[in-house]
Amino acid sequence: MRYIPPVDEHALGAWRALLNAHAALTARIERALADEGLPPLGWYDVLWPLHRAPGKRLRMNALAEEVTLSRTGLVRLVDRIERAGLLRREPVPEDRRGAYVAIEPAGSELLRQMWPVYERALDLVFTQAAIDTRPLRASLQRLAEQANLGYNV
Amino acid sequence: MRYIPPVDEHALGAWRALLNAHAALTARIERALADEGLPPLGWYDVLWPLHRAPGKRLRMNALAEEVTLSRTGLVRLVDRIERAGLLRREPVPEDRRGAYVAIEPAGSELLRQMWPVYERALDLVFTQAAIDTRPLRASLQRLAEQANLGYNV
DNA sequence: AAAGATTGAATTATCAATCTTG
DNA sequence: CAAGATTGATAATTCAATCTTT
Repeated sequence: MRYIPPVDEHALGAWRALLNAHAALTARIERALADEGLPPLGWYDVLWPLHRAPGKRLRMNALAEEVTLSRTGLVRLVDRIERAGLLRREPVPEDRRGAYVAIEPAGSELLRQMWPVYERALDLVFTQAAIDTRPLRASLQRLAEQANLGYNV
Repeated sequence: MRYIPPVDEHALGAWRALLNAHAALTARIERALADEGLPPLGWYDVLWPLHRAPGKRLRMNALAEEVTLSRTGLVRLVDRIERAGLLRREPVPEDRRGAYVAIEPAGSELLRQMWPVYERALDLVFTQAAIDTRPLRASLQRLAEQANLGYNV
């Protein structure tokens, strides 16, 4: 009985390597952050787009696109980060249904603390792996594009 | 204020591409499985190593290494899959502390149903992306190796 | 005491239903 | 009714503590 047809053994191998690399790198970075007493990567993923957005704020929907999380999941995550005083919700003048999420100074300060740790972990792995990042990035981008086709756009 | 030093812009770009590709591909595959009324990818990740293991069984610890999940998380996942009748726990004759996890015929049958769906989704994305999988896999493997160094091995 | 595995309590994530405004 | 966002109930994940065997 075979579940792995010969045709795409290469695709499967690359996919498994992607899963392993993702898990290993994520664990490595999360551990580096935790060792410094810093919040998890998810907080960075929320705060960074806010920090660099014009006006330092984004609509919930726009923010959701930056984050690997369901809409509901984002609401909950934003709740927690808001409770920590790192961001605040604000009404949207033109559209009273919506809410802005705006980063607080304390949120920007946390980014400043997290980035060096994040960057060091990332840089260490990539440097020691000594790989050509250009074609790697290109291939991964093509994969992401194709995977998103016909999905939810 | 800059959080992204110029030195490793390439590493960061590749990392973000990896995150996006992982999220997009995972979502794509999970959706394909759900559309067919099949269990999530995590079940496949548990059942497949069991199916191909000699004796069609593995120790909990050995199985944990195949899965991106904490030891506790695996225990809970195995609970659920066992409740569905797809595997069973067995005592280990030589070591009464341990437990084997053995796949049931129904588990192998489920693999047979899941694989075509899994494979089709994967193949579609990789084929349409038209990338060279060999160097991609090599780079990702190197990244995973380096990320695991000094971690927990 | 350490290894192998599990459990209880707490955290986090998701689905369906809801509320409000356009 | 559709869009934007949130909430309640439910499910999954994790941490620390536990139990048994080596």
